[in-house]
Amino acid sequence: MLSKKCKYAIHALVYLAERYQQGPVHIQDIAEKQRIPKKFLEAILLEMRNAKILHSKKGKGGGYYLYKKPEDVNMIEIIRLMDGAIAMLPCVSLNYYEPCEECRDEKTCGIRDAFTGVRDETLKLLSKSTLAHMLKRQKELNK
Amino acid sequence: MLSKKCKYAIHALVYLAERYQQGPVHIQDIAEKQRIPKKFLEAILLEMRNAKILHSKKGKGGGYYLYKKPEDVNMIEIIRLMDGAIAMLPCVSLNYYEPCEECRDEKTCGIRDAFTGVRDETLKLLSKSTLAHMLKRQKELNK
DNA sequence: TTATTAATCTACTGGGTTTGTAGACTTTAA
DNA sequence: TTAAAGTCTACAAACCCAGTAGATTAATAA
Repeated sequence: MLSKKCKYAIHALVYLAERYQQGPVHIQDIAEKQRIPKKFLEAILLEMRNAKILHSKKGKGGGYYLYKKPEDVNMIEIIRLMDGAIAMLPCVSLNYYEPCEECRDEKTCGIRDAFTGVRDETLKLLSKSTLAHMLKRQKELNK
Repeated sequence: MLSKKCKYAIHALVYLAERYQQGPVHIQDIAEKQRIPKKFLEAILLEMRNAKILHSKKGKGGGYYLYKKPEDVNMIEIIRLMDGAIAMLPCVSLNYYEPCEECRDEKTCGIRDAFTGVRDETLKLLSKSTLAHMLKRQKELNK
């Protein structure tokens, strides 16, 4: 399951994607419209800013806005940033690999294969899921 | 990520699958060989017994053994039992559905689709992953 | 019948993570 | 120069995971 933090991040991003190239959006605005606790959202946006997904502008008339294009932001990078590994087992993770404590010997472990397959499929599907796709889908459903 | 509980469960099951139809196996034996805290393992095995995956025999010469055939126990049922939902979002879960707090309106949410796809693929792959497969794979790797 | 073995059950606990809050500080535009 | 808005550090409540303790029940062997 994705954490609340990650879900908040996705909702905030879709909201910002809707307003792409329309200038900075206040944290307060995002927080109210998406019903996210403002202070918590601050930390989330800051993290995405540090990851160069968002930019911010300080002072009056400031706020956050998408740095990358909506078609260049996919779910994989958001999930990795917010929650960490995509894989269901650490010993099968590409970006957050750790040897399995439980396994006596990774090389002869019969369990890993299945989860490698799941990881690959998830990676394939979610790296194709961009903010642009989600926005498009949202508009379709609102017709 | 799967919980330790779930990983322990899978390892214990593979261990029991190796000893299928060879009589009851002591908790103590499983705990030592798979390096799982005994008391914790007790709770795990009990849960799987209640779910009719295992049977147990009390008293001297007792222990746990597979009730289902190794080819009839797949990863999906184990994960659901130990960790709950397979899906990454509650609003997309088949067995543990809950409406998304974050979403204003589920019907017009552009986010869900992507995660429905991931859920379906995961379900497809992991319901084909049985203890029998894992055991076979383990034997291959040990050659 | 009794002793022993091993599973069953209830309750509890420590620690870490997640979620969220408070408040001082900095930057910018008008 | 003042008000608006992001930045940063610190803290705290709530929850859950992982693991422990100990009494109880059931089965077997002697």
